[in-house]
Amino acid sequence: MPQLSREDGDDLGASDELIAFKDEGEQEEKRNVSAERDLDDVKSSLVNESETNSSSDSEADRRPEPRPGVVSRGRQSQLSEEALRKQQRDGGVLQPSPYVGYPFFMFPDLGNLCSPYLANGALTAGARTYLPFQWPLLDVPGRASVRDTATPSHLSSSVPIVQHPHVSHLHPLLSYSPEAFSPPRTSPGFSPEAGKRHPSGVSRSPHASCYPVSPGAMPQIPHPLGWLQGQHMYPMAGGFSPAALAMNASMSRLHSPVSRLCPHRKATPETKREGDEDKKLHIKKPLNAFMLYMREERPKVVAMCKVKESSSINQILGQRWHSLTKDEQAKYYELARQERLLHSKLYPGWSARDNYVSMKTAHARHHLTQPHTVSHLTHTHLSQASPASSLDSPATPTTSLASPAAPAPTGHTSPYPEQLQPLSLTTKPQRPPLSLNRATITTGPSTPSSNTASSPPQRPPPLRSQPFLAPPPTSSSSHGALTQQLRRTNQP
DNA sequence: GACCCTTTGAAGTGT
DNA sequence: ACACTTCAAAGGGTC
Repeated sequence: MPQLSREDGDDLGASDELIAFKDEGEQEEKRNVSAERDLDDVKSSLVNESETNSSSDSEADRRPEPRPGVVSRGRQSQLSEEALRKQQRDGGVLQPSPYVGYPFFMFPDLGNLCSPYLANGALTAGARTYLPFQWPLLDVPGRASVRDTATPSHLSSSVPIVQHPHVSHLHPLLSYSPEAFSPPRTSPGFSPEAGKRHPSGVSRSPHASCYPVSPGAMPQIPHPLGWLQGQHMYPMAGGFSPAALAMNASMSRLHSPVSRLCPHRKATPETKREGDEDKKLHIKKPLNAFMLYMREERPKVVAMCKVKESSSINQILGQRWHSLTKDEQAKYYELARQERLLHSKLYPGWSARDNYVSMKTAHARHHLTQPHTVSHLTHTHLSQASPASSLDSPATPTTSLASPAAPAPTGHTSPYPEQLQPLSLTTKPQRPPLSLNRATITTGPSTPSSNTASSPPQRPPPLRSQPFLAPPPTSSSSHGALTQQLRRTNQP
């Protein structure tokens, strides 16, 4: 990973920033100047953070290579412990943690990870509000209870349950929010109702993204607070010892061989059998900024529109997302960043690849049947997935080939408020050609995607499909819709 | 009951 | 480096 200093950190993703959103109007652009500066700072802080992360979190741990089971699990634990010790030596424990808003997941090392972000005052106006106001403090067993969160050093010895001033809308956004622990709900991963809708067995509840832990694989650890009992989470609340983190690392290793075999594939008898295991072990991706925004805004839009169909709601939400100011969006990018950070801490060995379905199974199958060509990818896959499961049918949907976007609804009374018309009912500028995507519209030196990943991006022009507009059969159709349709069309 | 649709963003894969 | 693909949430609709 390139070493980027704070000074040049703004180059990170800077290319994106050169693209202004012209539809916002000049006034708003002026208003956003300061916000952009904040975003710059956020991005720089992300650079620093990534740097710190890579150095302190033993990047090698996250590399997919040593995935195979027990042996690497032991190593993972060892490395995680070492990383933690190192950070504690380096004084990371004393750093203020931006995770004060996220109770029960106070990682000492996270403070170190994020400290530049807070220390330099580079938060956006929205993000700055993460600075704590007090909730009741939660004493952590084995740690001194300090009732004062006024100084950062206290953060290391207790778990302050600090609620964000935006608590009404922010904590529901985070997967680790107090709300996610509310008593009536059980952990989505092993709720009896889990998997009711989703093949992966993961509940679609609003809190579904609380990362589950298999109850079989992990003893249930009662939370110090009674209302948390019954929640099967990694035992972060019980103390953030290296051992605890290492166990998490081990846990995530445990997931590898099974969970990488597809939560979403179609249910064949074989996949069903394995699906039972997947239900317990599947670790979901952390939510991105837009997903967090959707989770927050969906109820409002639903209430306003009297429409529950998610595809329509999502269209509206997509529009609204683009109409947000950079400042407002920055809030969600920041949340998403923290989600990713937290996720990476909870599941050090997890990779988004673990949840991939069709590509890897297709590859595995291909190379099982034609073992003479083994790419590095399939090599990895084959070494990690059992042959039987690798032969599972691909999970990609087999669908009708022509299900283009729904026809434009004509002559019906719109259930949408005027300002919330879905795209088909409003005059939205036609999306740019397919080739004009995120990568190509950027100017200046391109940056690695991994670097730009968490930067609050400049809002690109809408790239996705024009809903309800019958897409032309060829090039001008949207990226997502087109590729998905092509994909489906190519399915057997 | 499983999957589709629809959105944006993150991250993985392939060339 | 870049293009492409998959998945994350949601819930009504479809088969």
